[in-house]
Amino acid sequence: MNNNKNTAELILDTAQGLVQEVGFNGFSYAHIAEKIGIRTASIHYHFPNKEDLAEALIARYNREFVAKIAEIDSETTNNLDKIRRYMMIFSIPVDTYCTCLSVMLSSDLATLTEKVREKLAAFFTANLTWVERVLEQGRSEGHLQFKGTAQAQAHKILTSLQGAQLLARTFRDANRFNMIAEGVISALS
Amino acid sequence: MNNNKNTAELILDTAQGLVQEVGFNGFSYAHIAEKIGIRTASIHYHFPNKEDLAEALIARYNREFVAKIAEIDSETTNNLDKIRRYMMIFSIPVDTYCTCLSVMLSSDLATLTEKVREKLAAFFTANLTWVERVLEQGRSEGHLQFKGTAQAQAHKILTSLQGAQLLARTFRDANRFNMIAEGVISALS
DNA sequence: TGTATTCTACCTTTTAGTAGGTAAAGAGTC
DNA sequence: GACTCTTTACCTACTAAAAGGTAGAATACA
Repeated sequence: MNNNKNTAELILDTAQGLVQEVGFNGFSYAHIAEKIGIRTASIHYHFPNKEDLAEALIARYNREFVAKIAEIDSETTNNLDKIRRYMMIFSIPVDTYCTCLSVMLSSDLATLTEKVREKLAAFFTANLTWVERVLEQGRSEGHLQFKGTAQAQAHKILTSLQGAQLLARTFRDANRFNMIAEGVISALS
Repeated sequence: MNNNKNTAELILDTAQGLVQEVGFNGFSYAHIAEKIGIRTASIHYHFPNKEDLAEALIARYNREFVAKIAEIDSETTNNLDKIRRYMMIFSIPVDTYCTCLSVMLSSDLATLTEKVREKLAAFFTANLTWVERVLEQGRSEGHLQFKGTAQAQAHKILTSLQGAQLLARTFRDANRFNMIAEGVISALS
């Protein structure tokens, strides 16, 4: 029960890195096993099949996201700063020319189960509701401005960040991401 | 030489559909072969290996894109209409909850060759330069407005359309895409 | 006749997974 | 404290199927 958690987490860490690099269909249990120096059978012990692994990955990702936005909320009240810090979450994978887990799973969606699709949709909903709330609050307090509904604006922000990751990776140029992120900020202020 | 072209095109059509649905690592030659009623060896005759297929796909995609924007340019001079028609290209795969070839290949980039990456980057550059030019022209003529450089704005438009496809597919809801597309248009006018 | 295209029949490697064994750690009993 | 008994976590060894590809024969076309 105690060492269990360590190996399982190690498997998830490695798997997440692989998904973000090569996609869910671009690696096998053998790749994970080799990276962490165990046998594939040991991975099957923790995650009987690859779908279990996908579910565990998105569940953990969701938990971590909720913790991160809670941290942002607790550390700043400035809504523009909140958006800035939110966008920084998306900039982390860009440095290694990867994309975040959710973008990769979205691409591979057709080969995953309905349960994974639902959890992924729930993750995006959590993103959108939070951004929407921050935008609405920022506008009502007068230091954020944008046209249209907060909902449409939140959708635009989330999707440009997702696309920005893909573009930066294709051009192998993190500046492409930064240009878009700065564009989002300057449009709001 | 004459029927060759037909089979090769049929293979490309089928492969493109599969890439857009399940990604480049989500299907095999056997899937293509079964769909069009030939043997896998016949596919190897036209495209010796899967990388050749990837290159042919992106090359054809690029050619078709160039033709499409030439058509748009020839049929309208209104720059907002041009953007509207450009965005319609992206909305086509959304109806079947797919994403365009370039988004899928971007995701699978790490498992593809450098040549494919370069061709994909060239495709995005063609997109960006065209959108940028339309935006610049529209602003100077006074019927388009946006903050910052046309370059940054073009990046934002392209990436939100890419992300919008992923989001619409995950939610299985084409309206998510439409909401974003309308947001782009209303922000410009 | 010759060339282009497609086929059958292989092959090797990888993938995803199962069966069953083992060493170590804990819990309960005497 | 030594004795089982069970659980946990990992292993070896195996399997069936699929992926990616080759060699060479058969067929169609010009």
